[in-house]
Amino acid sequence: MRLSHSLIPTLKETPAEAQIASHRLMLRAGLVRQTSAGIYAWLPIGYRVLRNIERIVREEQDAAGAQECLMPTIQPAELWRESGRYDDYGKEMLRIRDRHERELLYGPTNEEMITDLMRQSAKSYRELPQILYHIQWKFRDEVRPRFGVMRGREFLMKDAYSFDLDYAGAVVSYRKMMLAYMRTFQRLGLKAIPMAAESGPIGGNLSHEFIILAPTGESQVYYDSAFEEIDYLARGADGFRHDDASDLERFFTEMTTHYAATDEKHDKAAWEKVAPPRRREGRGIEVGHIFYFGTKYSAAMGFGVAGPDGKQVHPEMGSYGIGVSRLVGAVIEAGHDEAGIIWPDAIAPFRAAILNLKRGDAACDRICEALYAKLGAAALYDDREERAGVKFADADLMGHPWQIVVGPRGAASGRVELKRRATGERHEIAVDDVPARIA
RNA sequence: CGGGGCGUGGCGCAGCCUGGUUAGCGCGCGUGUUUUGGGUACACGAGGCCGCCGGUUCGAAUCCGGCCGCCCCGACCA
Repeated sequence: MRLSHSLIPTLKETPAEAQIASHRLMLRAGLVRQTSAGIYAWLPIGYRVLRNIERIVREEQDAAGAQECLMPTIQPAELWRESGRYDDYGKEMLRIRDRHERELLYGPTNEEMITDLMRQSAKSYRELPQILYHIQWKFRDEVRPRFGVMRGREFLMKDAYSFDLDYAGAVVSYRKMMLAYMRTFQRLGLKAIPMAAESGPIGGNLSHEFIILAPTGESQVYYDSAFEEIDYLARGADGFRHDDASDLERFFTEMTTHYAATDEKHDKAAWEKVAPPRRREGRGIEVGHIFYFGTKYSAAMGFGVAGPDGKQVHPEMGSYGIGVSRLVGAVIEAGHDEAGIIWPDAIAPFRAAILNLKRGDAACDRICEALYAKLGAAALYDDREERAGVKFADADLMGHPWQIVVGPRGAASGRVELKRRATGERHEIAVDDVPARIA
């Protein structure tokens, strides 16, 4: 994209309503704009980040064997009456009526709907297990939305639902999702820790929250430093496979033997048993939550399949959520400095910004255009008629992993400066070497 | 849902208490000159239903009432 003709409204000053770093930076870098309390429009570069996160989430769900589908945002009230949640859910559920006075709602989650869809077609245990997911907008009418997209009313969520014949199967599905989640967060450059959690309004008795560490997190967390060393992606033959029950068990054990808890589940006695040098305390942001809840919905909604003995069984279910839009804020909370955002390479809106320090200078223009043609969609070309300082400041603010600085000083001899945003390191290199260096 | 606060050009704010000229400042925006590797300087200029409705008054951004919107603290959530 050419910055001169893009809707990337960067701000020099911070809007008054933004209190925490991610919210301030998302507004200042032109990622989002608020349209109502807790509801945001995603502007071009913000939407690129959102899609990049979505892509990684999708890849890991697919790798775990989950099937992507897409359910509607608007749901009929009847389904929720079947589970009993239409009345239980309270004011957080946005209820609407259509022209025929039919009661509808904007879905805050999809257990009822997916159960309905499964019961319409799955009739035999032979069709299980299955995991389905979608990535879709949700609405929860929070009493007090805040912190920008971290706690919005409308938010993008990946929600998955598992169906198994029995408890043992459900546990395997649960572990699969836990593995997929840890891999997902690691790819996003986040250190996430699974912590035992209350199962909340969805019900059930096996539940973990995934917390990432950030000083501005909403809850106090306690954990064993062992979590700082675990690497789920790069461990070669010792790695975990989604389709191997013993791998999953080994993984689950590794995840759950070390101490980790949010303040509401904090167990002082267990904490005292952790060796003092290994104790870590901090603030955390919840970016995912997984639940096993057994037959709560399958029983309430009359979903049965024929078991091996021909008798009807209610499938054992679980649900698994990742706050995709919240992750944008969470990633910024975890990666920024005084000057702005520092995107992990995997989700940056652009791999590099090309800064033309002197538009109109023949050598600068020529080099920039050539680089832009070569890098294409990976690059944001700052072709504005602005002072160098403005371009440096905006590039730092937007947080592109690389900045390709093209100024008259080096351009004459075919050299540009390459700056790495995360470290601040700069090197002068030949123009031709740029694509390889930032690849 | 309890408590607190704020709505004045795109952004950040002053003015309001003590009603009275063309509603002001910084940034941003446009034009020109200048500067040219970290948010340059100067000049000129554009841009405002002072959140909305009603009331008081000769006169309301300012006082009163109602409504709407937004933010913060707490209780709750991906």
